[in-house]
Amino acid sequence: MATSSDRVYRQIHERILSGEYAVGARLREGELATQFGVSRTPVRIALQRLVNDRLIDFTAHAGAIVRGYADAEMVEILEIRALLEPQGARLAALNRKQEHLDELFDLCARMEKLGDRNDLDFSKIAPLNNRFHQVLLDASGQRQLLVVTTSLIELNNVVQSYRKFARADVDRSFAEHRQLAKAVERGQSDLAAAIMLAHVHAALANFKMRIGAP
Amino acid sequence: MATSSDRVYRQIHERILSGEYAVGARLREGELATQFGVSRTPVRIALQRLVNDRLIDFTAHAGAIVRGYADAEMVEILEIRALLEPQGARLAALNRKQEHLDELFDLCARMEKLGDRNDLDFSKIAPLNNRFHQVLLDASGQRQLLVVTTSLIELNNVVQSYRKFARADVDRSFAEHRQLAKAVERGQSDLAAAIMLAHVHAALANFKMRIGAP
DNA sequence: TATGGAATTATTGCATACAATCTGGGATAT
DNA sequence: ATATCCCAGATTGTATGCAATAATTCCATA
Repeated sequence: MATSSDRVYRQIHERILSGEYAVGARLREGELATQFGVSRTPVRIALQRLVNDRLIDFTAHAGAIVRGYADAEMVEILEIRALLEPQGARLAALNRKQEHLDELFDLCARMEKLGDRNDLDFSKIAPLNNRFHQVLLDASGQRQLLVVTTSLIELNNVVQSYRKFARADVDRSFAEHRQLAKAVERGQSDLAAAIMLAHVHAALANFKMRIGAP
Repeated sequence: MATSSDRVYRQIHERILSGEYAVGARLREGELATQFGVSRTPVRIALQRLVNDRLIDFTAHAGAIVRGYADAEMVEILEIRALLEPQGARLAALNRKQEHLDELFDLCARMEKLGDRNDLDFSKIAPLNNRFHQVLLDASGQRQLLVVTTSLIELNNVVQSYRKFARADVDRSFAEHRQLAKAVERGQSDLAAAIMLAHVHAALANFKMRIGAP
């Protein structure tokens, strides 16, 4: 699609994920329309789509604001991922094609390269991490699983604090990614599922520790 | 909200779930606008929301058609429910409030009453069944789990054939509902999770048998 | 000074008009 | 006869104007 509303949607979407539009920020139709050089009509369509991505809150006559997620909600989302993604990894090991493996290993290499730097740039790492998980779900051949889980993965990007990991955690996470890719390559479905479960639970434990949860 | 787009959305939504707008049916903005006595503008907003419910397919310049789900996709959806709903039942047993119990038992009674008739009216049973599962998820206190899973439950209603069960299956299903409600009432979280797992897997096996899957 | 309310302003909701695009049929050339 | 191109109708995409609603400010009053 090359429609205006689609361009506007993607732009706003990206700006929310990048943090340019911060949580709580008001998104006025008129402002956005002027900014993107279109009328309010395509902006309205774009905003409606963002509601369904659960990236903005929209109430009639009151407008749209960038939606935030409380720590507890982020925990819930990670717990759901802990239920879904191991199954995705298991099926990926059984159904993956060569193109999936190529992209998975490529993503591993790129993330590791970014991880070698002294200052970790999470704004660059996060999209690669997301993509890794999405490719794995795509490789599972389960389209519904891909759709449902992808939206959850994106939401984890909204909370900026989630991106901040200690060096050791990043190294461990990248190592798990590579183990996952290898298990999937070799068709070791149980192993892949187990690694993914540990991987998500590690992120969960990490997040809980950061927010000082019980 | 009392906006026109909201009314239109709910009406179309209901008509799709009820089967009045069949799978594959083209939804023209102009037709709908005339039919509901509004302009195309609120209709477009409503259609956009239905896209995000994954109830219609929408491609630019080509319009909207009621989306169908292939048997394999429906299996995928049930498999996802088999991952999520047991966890919902487990937490419901721990977090449920009295109002949840009241509604669960009420729904059981109403379903059983409908089940006593000689001719099973699935158009009446299905909404109660859906509601039962939703209340259980609501009782879990996990808002994200509720949102994610509810959309999946609704999709199972799109396929009409899914509604057709044999008498024995209906009786078994209702019995499981009541066992679930009791387990939740007593706070037996493991039991509730186990019953739910069996419940969804029974629906899954049933569906696979109907479509003649391996 | 604090408070309540009314008017004003800003913003969203809807309708209409027009532009862009797709679809289908028929004419024409091979 | 068949394939291709083009045009007309239909449908969606966008812009704009106006109505409806919510937020804000300012003034009157306690």
